[in-house]
Order: sequence, then structure tokens, then C-alpha cells
Amino acid sequence: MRKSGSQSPTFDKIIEASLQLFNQEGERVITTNHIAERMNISTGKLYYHFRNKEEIVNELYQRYVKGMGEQLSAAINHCNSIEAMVGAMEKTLRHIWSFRFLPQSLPSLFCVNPVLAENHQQISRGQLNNKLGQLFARLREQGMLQGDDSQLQHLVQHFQMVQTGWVTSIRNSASAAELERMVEAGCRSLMYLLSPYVSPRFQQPFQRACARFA
Amino acid sequence: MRKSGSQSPTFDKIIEASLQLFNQEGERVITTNHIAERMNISTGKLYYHFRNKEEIVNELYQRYVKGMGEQLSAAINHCNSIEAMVGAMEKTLRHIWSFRFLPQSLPSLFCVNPVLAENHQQISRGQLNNKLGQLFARLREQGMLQGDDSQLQHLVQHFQMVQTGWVTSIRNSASAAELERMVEAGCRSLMYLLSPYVSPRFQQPFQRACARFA
Amino acid sequence: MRKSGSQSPTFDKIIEASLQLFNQEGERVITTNHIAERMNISTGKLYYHFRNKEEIVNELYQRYVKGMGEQLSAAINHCNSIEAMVGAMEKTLRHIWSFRFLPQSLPSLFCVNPVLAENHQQISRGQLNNKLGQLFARLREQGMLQGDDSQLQHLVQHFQMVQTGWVTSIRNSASAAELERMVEAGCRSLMYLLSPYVSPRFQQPFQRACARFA
Amino acid sequence: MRKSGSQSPTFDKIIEASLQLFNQEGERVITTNHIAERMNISTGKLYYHFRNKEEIVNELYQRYVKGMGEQLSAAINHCNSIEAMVGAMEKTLRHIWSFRFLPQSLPSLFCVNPVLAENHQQISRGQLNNKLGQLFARLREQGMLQGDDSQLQHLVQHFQMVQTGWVTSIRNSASAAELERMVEAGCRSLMYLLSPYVSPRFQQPFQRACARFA
DNA sequence: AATGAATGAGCCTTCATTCAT
DNA sequence: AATGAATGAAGGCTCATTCAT
Repeated sequence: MRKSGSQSPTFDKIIEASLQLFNQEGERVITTNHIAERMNISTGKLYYHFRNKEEIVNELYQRYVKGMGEQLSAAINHCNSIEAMVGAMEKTLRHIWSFRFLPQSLPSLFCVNPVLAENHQQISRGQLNNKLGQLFARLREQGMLQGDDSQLQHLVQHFQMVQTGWVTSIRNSASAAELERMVEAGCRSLMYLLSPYVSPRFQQPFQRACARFA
Repeated sequence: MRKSGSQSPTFDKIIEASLQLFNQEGERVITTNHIAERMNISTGKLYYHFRNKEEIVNELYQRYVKGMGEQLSAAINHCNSIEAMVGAMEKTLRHIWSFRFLPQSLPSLFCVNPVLAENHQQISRGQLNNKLGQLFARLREQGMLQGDDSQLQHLVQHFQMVQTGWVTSIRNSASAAELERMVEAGCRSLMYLLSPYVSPRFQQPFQRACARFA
Repeated sequence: MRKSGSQSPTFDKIIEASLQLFNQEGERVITTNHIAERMNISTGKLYYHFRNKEEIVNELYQRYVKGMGEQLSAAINHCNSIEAMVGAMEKTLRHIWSFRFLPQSLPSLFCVNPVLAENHQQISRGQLNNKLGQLFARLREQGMLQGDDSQLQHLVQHFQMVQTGWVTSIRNSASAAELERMVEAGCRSLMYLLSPYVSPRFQQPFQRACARFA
Repeated sequence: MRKSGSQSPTFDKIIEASLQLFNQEGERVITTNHIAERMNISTGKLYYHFRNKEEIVNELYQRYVKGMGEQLSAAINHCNSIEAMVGAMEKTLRHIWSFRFLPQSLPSLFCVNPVLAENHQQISRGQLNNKLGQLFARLREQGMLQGDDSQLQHLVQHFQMVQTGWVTSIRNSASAAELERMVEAGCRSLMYLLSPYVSPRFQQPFQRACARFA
């Protein structure tokens, strides 16, 4: 996979327009022509910057993973309070939302885009998984979470699955207000998932944080 | 949506061939031509039995939901032991696996097949959700599970999301042996999810059941 | 071309249903399946009675021509008064209307149905033309019409073209009331066409007959 | 309806090839594939310039109407002599001939192409009708024609119907020589139609013009 | 006579991609 | 860098017609 990153202003604009359209209408129904049309550029220009549609998707995938990684890293470094955790969670959900076409399309893309399948197996299931594992480990070190290794390992998986399940359950056409409510609901859902593993002495602040979303 | 059910042997054979191909290759890349070719029938024959590909997918969706509903109903009626529960879980995972293209394709199908989107919102998110809720409520009545209403409600959601996440994470080309391992892993994962809500006096048999999958 | 005529009740029912559908929706968009469906019979049954769609159209054409011929013959035999003429005209228009798909579809059918093309050239342009010519000749004998041979010959052509033009200009979905108005308008139009050739001494009754449609 | 007019050389070539094929073989049997094949271009190219066959037909209709309108306008401006009138008539017939598939296919197209139905009702039955009415009115002003308003109105209708009837009666495969004879016959036919309304003092030049076609 | 499932050629159309300019 | 016309494989689907029963 090519290294992610903006190569030129046009490159970025294509990526952004694609993301918008993919999120709105679904990657499956958006053609390269749609993207070019929406941007008022020629198809030729689009194909000058990307060899094909796959490459656009792959680049978006890279950006998605990079963003997730950054947020997890930040969370790892600032996981000293329940509030910080909740804040991180919310940010993560928003990030997923801003790439919502991906969780929706990835499984169906794998049969068409083997590069992506390969990447997902290694990167996401590797890198992101790891980081989330580290985060939970750190939280255990700090006494916020408890549980044995295999419990936390499963928690990592479940956490990711619930994130994905969350974004998949929202209508693409949700309004800003609806989104806010959904983000709150998503945070609540994730907190319920963590709740059994929150240490007794952190239960109070945790419940208080939960209340914020009630 | 038309009522599900076999209308004729050919109808059923088309459904079965489609399911097989969808599961193997991904619904997105399988065309009606592929299905007809694989079955050695004319496209006309296929279109005599189904107005279009959508109708095939919809019929498969109906069958999927019907099967899930039946299994949940059965589980509700025989939820007297941990073993029974685990058995039900395993059956459910196998059923999902046998329709694995659906959890993978549903999100991307919604932007193309509005009937399906509508149905999913009502049927799955309604009927199946309800049944799973009933099952957990019953388990609580019997003292196997504990937790307040909202905890169990979230457990329902998480349970479904983990099921979906599980099937999505398996390679379509998994061998029979691999599948067996994956089913075990899936059961284990779901048990970890339930574990915090298992009543203390059922923890022992629960852990024993877990051990079966270790 | 096969001799026209009812061969069996089913034969007739197919013809009638076809006529109805052709008139309503246009022969071009009505398939043999439509006809069978509308009649609640199998396609097989339809094809037992007619070798193909062409044969249905041809049979309808035969009936159309036969009806026109009969009406012209009747007119020839009762052309003693202006009123009789006008009545005949009206009947003719109604008959054309009841086969209105034909004037609309004939030209486009010729490139697909050579039998029809051949027949039309000979039958219509022959038989009907002749009869209308006879009628006008008879009217001239009786002193109602005047004009030389070539004038009357052209009148024959124009008369037919105006009939065709008339039916083509009406919406297929015209209501019964609209139809009545259109028939009146059609009669008026044809009378205007004849008017210059009506003998002076018949002008008064002719104008009176015209007034009926004013 | 899109404004008529050449958008590009290819656009025009497609239109011309389509017109030729439609006229030769009948619009009903000519598919977009035929057109592309005949032109030795890819179907994609054709669909790059026209969204579908309908659009090609509509464009041809626009050109047909535009041409008719121009010829009628010219006739209105130069209707000072019988000869000019006859010349205009002949030009009109040739124009209709060059779009002969249209009068043949329009009625059967209406049930398939609602845009065309709508347009025909308004444009042809409106615009062209009007112009022809103006022409006859002008001829009456100049003393060449006589007749009351409703007579001339009907004359307009009949004139158009006879034009249509004329072109419909010619074999598509007519040779150049045959065409010449048919054009003459058509002019003669139209003159017979007008003849009763030609003022007495113009009868002589009118008959002389007629003789040209005898 | 009738059924209705089956055929298959072929239509319309899309769309990722290329390429001359 | 960019244009936008062009390609062509392939997809979805129709429909007149056949045929085993």
C-alpha cells in the first residue's frame, strides 16, 4: 500500500469529496464519475491522481486508521481520569462517524479489493487492536480497570465490535442534532460494556460520568 | 415484502445456489448471470422465479431472520441450564455463519435496496431484538443472569453486535476445521460478554462450560 | 393470410382481450404475456391458438378491414339521403376508434410484419379504396356530389387520411364523454372535407346536418 | 426537452446515422446497438452523447419541427404567387420525407416516450398548426384563398393529415426516381385539397401549376 | 387443449478506465 | 497537469417462443 498522506491539494480535495459522497450515499453506489462531477473536474484529472477507485478507498482507509491510532495514542497518554477516558471515547466515535462508510463497506469491499483485506487483517486487527489493548492495560495499571488478561483481550474485541455496530446502526442522513444524540448513546453503550470491569473505587466517578449521558 | 417460503423446487435451488455463491464470493460480486451459470440454467429461468437480484437477497434475508427467530424461540423455551444456553449460542452462530454474507453486505445493501433497509429496521431491530431481550429476562427470572433492565438491554445490543462482529472477522474461505475453531472462539467470546452478568451461584457451571472452549 | 373468423370461443376471447389492451396501452408495449395474464390463461394456451403475436395482429387487421368493408357496403346501399350518409360516417368513425391501435401502429408494424405490409397495400389500398370510390360515385349519380373523376379519386384518399388523422389525434385514455365529442368533431371535419363537392341543391340539408355537430 | 442543436460533430453524426437507419428500417427495429455498429463506434460513445434512444428520437423530433417551422415561416414571407406556394409545398414534402420515420412512428412512440407525447401536443399541434393557419390567412388576405375562418381551420388540419398520410403511404425503400414521382403526386394531392378554396381569379394560374404535376 | 416452466438471443445501460490532445 | 471523449466488457433484464407433461 502506498504511504498515506497528502501529495497535492487536488489529491486531498478528491479524498475529501470522495469521503463525503461515500458517507452520504454509500461507497457502493458512488462511481468515479460521480466524484469528478461533484468536484467539477474531469475524470482524467481524477485518474491522474489515483490509479483507480480502489486507491481512493485505500487512502481513506489509511487516514481512518491513522486517525484512530492517533486518538488511541493520545488516550494512552492521558488516561489519568474517567473524564479523560470518556472524552477520548467520544472523540473516537466522532472519528468513526466521519468515516462511517468504512465500517459499512469494508466487509463487502474485501471480496473486491484484496489489498484492503490484507491491510485490514494486519493493520486494524494488529495495530489498533494492540493500542486498545495497551490502553486497557494502562487503565488496569492505574487501578481503574480490573480483570485478567483474557478478559481484557475480549474486552478489546467487544469494544471494537460495539463501535462498529454503533456506526452501522445510524442512518447516513442523520442530522447534526441526531448525531449528537447518537454519540451520547454510543458513549453510554461503550460505558455499559466497560462497567463490569471498572474497579469498585472508580465506580462512583464512572457512574457520574455515565449520568452525563442519561 | 413477500412472505418467505419455498414456492417450487427451482425457487429453492436458486436460493440455495445464491446463498452459496454470496457466502463464498461476496454478494457484491455475484451477478444473476453468475448464479444462472453456476446452476446451468438460463437467465430467463432465474428471472422467471425472481424479478431481480434484490428479490433473491430479500428472500434470503427472510429466511435468515426466520431461522434466527426460531432458534431464539427454542432457546427461550429451553433455557433451564447453562449447557442448554451454550448449545443455543453455538447453533445461532452456525446459523449466522450459514448466512454470513448478510451481516457483511447488509450495510452496503441498504443504499441500494430500500426494501431491505426498511425491513431490517423493523424486523431485525424489532423482532429479533425483542426475542433476545425476552431470553435474557427469562434467564434473570431463573436466577442465571442478574442486572437491571438497562444493563440487560445493552447486553442485548452488545450480544448482537458481537455476533455480527464475529462472523465478519472470519475469512469466507474458512475450512470446516477452521470453522469449528471459530465457532468455539465465538461462543467463548459471547460467554465473556455475558460473564459479568452471570449470578454467583451459576458461575461454577458457567466457567465449566467456558472451559469446554478453552 | 389465414382466413379471418372465429375458430373457437378462446380464439375470440384472445382477440378481444388483445384488441382492448392494444387500444389502451399501444400494441408496441403489450406483450403476449400481458395478454395471457390479463385473460388469466397460460402463455401456452395463447400460443396454441396463435402461432405468434403477429398472427393476433393480422387477425385484428382482418376484422378491421372486414368491418370497414361492411360499413361501406351498407353505405353504398343506403346512400339516398344526407342523413344516411352522416350516420354512416359516424358509424365508420366509431369502428375505426374501436380498432384505433391499428392506424397508430400500422406504419411501425410494416417494418416488422411484412405480411401486414403486403396485405395493407392490397386490401386496404385496394378493397376499401374501391368501395369508398364506389360510394362517392353513387352519390354523384344521385346528384348529391359533384366533381370529376380525379377530384373524387383524391377525395377518397383525403377522406381516408382524415379518418386516420382523426383517430391518431385522440388520447387513448379518452373517456366516453370525450369520445362522443371527438366523434362529433370527426364527423364535422369529414363534412368540411366533402362540403366543396356537395351539389348546390343539397347544400341546405347538408348544412343542416352539419349544424347537428356545431 | 433539451434545446435542439448540434453540440459536437459526434453528436451530429449520431443523429444523422440514426435518422438514416430509422428512415430505412423503421425506428422500432433500430436499437442503439445498431446505430453504434453502423457507425463503427462503441456503445459507450453513443451513450456518452445521448442518455438513451429516446433522447436521440427527441432530438430528431426537434429538428423536424424546427425545419417545418422554418419552411412555413419562409412560405408566409413569400406567398405572393401560386408558383411560390407550390414550391413551398414541395419543399415541405421533401422535408417530411427526410424525417419520414417520424410520422410513421410518432403514434406508437407516444405510449413509450411521454416527453414526446407532451411535446407533440404542444409544439406540433400548437406551433406548426398556428403557422400553417397564418399562411392560409395571409393567402386569403392576398385574395388567393377564400373561405370563412372555420373552413380555413379545417383546411389546416386536413392539409397536415394529408401530408402525413402521403409520407406514410410510400415504401421506405423507394428509389430516388420513385421519390420524385411521389413528391409530384403529393403536391398534386395537396393542390386538390386546396383547390376548392382557391379564388376564381387565381384558378387559372392554379390549374396551370397543377398541370406541371400531371 | 392446456399448463407454465424454461429458453436464449439480444436489448438498454453503466462505469472503471484509457488515451489523444 | 488536465481535458473529456471514447472504450468495451459486463450487468440487469425482457419477451417471443418452445416444450415436456
